This record gives sequence, structure tokens and C-alpha cells, in this order.
Amino acid sequence: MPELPEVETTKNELLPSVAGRCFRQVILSDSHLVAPLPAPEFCRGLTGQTVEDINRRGKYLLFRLSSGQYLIMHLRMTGALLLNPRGTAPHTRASFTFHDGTRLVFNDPRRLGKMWLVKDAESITDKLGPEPLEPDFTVEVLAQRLSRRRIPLKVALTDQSIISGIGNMYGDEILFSARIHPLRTADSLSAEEIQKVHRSIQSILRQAIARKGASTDTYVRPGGQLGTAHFDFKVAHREGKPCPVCRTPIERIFLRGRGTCFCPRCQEVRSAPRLL
DNA sequence: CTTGGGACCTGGCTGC
DNA sequence: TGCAGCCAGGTCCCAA
Repeated sequence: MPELPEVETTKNELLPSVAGRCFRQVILSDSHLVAPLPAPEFCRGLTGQTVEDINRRGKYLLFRLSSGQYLIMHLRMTGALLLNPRGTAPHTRASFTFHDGTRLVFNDPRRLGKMWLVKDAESITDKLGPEPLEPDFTVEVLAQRLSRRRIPLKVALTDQSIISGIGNMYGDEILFSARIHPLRTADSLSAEEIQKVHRSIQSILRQAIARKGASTDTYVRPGGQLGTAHFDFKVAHREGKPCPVCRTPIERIFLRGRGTCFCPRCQEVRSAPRLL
């Protein structure tokens, strides 16, 4: 599932082939993919515009256009962007052809992905919490974002309005790296534990970006290559397998209807569990 | 404030 | 072998 490292990789690898290119033709094969304009107006509005830059905010990709508008994309569960794919990808939802012949394809088997053409990117991203890899995301900022929140830490880490970019699998990896139980409430952490969570957020995400993301499911890089971050996973997607540290079988519980994997020995509930 | 559930969506897996 | 039914989880929305 595309989370921050996958979206960051997609942005980085799209940029050299897309920046400075002008849209010649836009074809939508799935009209409910786009908002707020109806599909025909979306295509017309994009045609003739040049991509000035691509940025990432949380799990969103922001294409800044020559008109000052933004083309915004969210890959949700199974979306992927492909550059000049060979043949016809089976789940093509949108196809963008640039003036120089470069082709960009939005592929999405489950059709949960979304695209917007808007004047103001803020209208889409304004509810997102801070970027966890930016220099202003300090330990103090994390402490403040988690304070007075009586929700499980796992739920807090994956709440896009508290911190942006972390999803289910990296949330599990971060908690294992910090050796903290996913059910500990966000407001129960000691200063030392918050420090550990902060370090883990940055190291897990940075390492995953260095590995070009995790190809556990449908995620592929724009050139079609797989990411390799999932080879580093210690708990995510590893229910029943031995913990790489202590060999205890990895457990899986449900939080907010989402599976959460952790090591019951390395991530013991020590103090102030409150939820157990 | 919090939790839980449903909705969206479909390929791939399970079990009969 | 075939097919119904479940599962995956990012995001939003609603009820309690």
C-alpha cells in the first residue's frame, strides 16, 4: 500500500521525465476518479498545461501546473503511476500523453485512488499533520501532537491529521523499532519513549525511501521495478512468523478494523496501559 | 472527546 | 473444478 516512502519514490522517479512537459492528451477511463470537475472538464482543463514541479505532501502527489493550478493525486490502496508502460496495463484508469510523446498512466485495480484539479492545493491538504521528515518535525512537535490523546499509539501514528504519511505497515514497523506496544495510549508515553518513537519514525521512513518503497502488494515504481523495503520488515505482514529479535511468534490484533502486527515480548505493555 | 461500523472497491485466497 | 464469501486498508462519514 502506498505510504510516504512509496509516494516519495514515485515523485522522485517521475520528476525527471515529467517536469517541464506539457499535457497533449488526457484520457480518463474511470470518471469517478476525478474531482471536483466532471471528467470532460478535467481533461480539457489539463490539456495544454505544463508541469512545473512535483511535490509530495503526506501521501498526496502535487503536480504544480503552469496556470498555477494543481493536479493532485492520491494512490490510496492499489494505485500506481507508470511511465511509458509496455502494452496496455490491465487496470488503466487514466492516461496522460505529453507533447514529447512521454506517457504517464494511472493504474489502479481497486479504483480507490483519486485525482483533483484545483486552484489551491491547500483545499485538499489543509487537514494534514506535519511532515515527519521535515526539519521542523522535532521531538517537541511530536510530544505536543500526541499529548492529551487517549487513543492507541498505533491509531495516532496513522492518523493523517496528527502526522502525515504513515500508514498501517510503517506504523507497525515504527512501533516495533521503538519497542512500544501498539495499544499504549498516545498520552501515556514518557519523554524517553517519545524520543524513541521520533527516532523510529525517521529511521524507518528514511530506510524505506532508500529501498524505494515496499512492494508487498501492487506497488511498483514508475519504471515498473519493485521496491525492496518489505525485505526489512520485522513485524508488518509477518503474523505467526518468529520475531527476528526474540523468536516469539508475531501477533496480529485489530484496531479500528485494521490489522496490527507486533511482537508481544519485545513490545510488552509496561506502564499505564489503560486500554488492557 | 472517543470508538465502532459501514461505505467505497476488486483481485486473490479459502473452504466447501 | 467451481463458486460463494471473505479479506486487504486509505479515507471519509455517521451513530453512539
